[in-house]
Amino acid sequence: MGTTGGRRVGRPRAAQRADSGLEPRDELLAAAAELFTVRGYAATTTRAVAERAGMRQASMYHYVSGKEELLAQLLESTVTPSLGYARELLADDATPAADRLWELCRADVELLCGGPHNLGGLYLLPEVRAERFAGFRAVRAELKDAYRQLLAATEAGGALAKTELDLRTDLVFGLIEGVILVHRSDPERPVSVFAEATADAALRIAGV
Amino acid sequence: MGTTGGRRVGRPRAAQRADSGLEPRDELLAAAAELFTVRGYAATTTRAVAERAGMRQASMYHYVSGKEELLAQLLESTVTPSLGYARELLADDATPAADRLWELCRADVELLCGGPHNLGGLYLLPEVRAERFAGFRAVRAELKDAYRQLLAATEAGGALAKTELDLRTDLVFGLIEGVILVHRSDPERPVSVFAEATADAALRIAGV
DNA sequence: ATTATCTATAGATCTATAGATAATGC
DNA sequence: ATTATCTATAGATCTATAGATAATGC
Repeated sequence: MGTTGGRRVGRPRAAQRADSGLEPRDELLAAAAELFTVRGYAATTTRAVAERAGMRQASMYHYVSGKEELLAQLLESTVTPSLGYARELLADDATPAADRLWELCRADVELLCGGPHNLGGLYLLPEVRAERFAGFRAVRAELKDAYRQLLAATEAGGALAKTELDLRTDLVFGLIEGVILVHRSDPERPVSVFAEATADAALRIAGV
Repeated sequence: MGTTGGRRVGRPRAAQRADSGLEPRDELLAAAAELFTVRGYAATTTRAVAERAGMRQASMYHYVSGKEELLAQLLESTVTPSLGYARELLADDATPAADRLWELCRADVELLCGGPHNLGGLYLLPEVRAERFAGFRAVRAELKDAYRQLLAATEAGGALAKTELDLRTDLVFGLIEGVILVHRSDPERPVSVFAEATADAALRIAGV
């Protein structure tokens, strides 16, 4: 028997809706993703999240400790796939570094622009500086370091002094982040085209 | 007699502090700039803003209608100087377009990274989508259009089809915005160096 | 018996207004 | 008299807990 269809234990929900097929916790995450990106994190109430997920405000606490936990989870879920891919690319020493850097840029843009919400915008929340989100910040710093390493491994990058390398890394990383944020201004454009154009631009900045 | 020094009309403030030399409204704006960027807009209370400006919560309403007005003012003050400069550059047809584009990029980064707070981060607030901030959004769209026009006026840009031009504009504009946001990661680096490096990178993206 | 949900609510805010007060100006 | 501020507070939230309830499972 699958998770869907079978009668569920526990008191039925007050507002019956079509089964989303998601686990309650994932319904909450999906609701939070939409509301946090559209209305803003601080402006979104626990009631709004719970109700959009189809349950009453108090029921949310059965699954999560509060809004912060939802944010932490969403943040990590946006950066973890890119980091995993970055590690693969770092290990692949058969391919030229410039090609690997291009591919990381392309994949990163595609992942963040391809999703239904602008989760990249959450990176900039002031709340993210709190101790609570140190885990996310660490993962993100690792991703940035992967960019730096790939950049350093290119022909042009190998010749750079440390300050120069840091500067180029910031420029490339800044381009990726910025481009993800302005992307919503023209959501008609196919993401794949945009991602490739961004990767091309990143290599030009890198000086490759 | 100047504004400073002379005895001031009205009931004295409860919490006496050294005279900042600013008008009360500007004290509120300065307080809001710091708190909005550090703690976040929605997370900042009217009490926090007023108290940091040296007055009680209710007194703030003597000068502004609420938080929204402070945000609107701060947003416009960050983009207006760049737009003014962009217009000058657009009119200056004695200088090659590529040089003018470079200069706009440099000045834009310098303005937003040079200030004491990361006001550029406020652009991305979901609240900014509200009707209340249509004025700011219009000014910002005008600035982006100035980038597009300068890009189109370069030798490389003149040959581009409209979709290509839009794409390059997004890449350049995205770089500027993104770079402003990641800048805080290395605040030790001199802003002028960073601004010039970013302008160089922008021209490389533009294909000039 | 176990579970997922509900209803109800205490306690902690936060905003915006009403009305009082303590200065200077004339 | 005018002004800038203050104190006090009503009304509107919002969060997180306590305890009840309506399902399934055995």
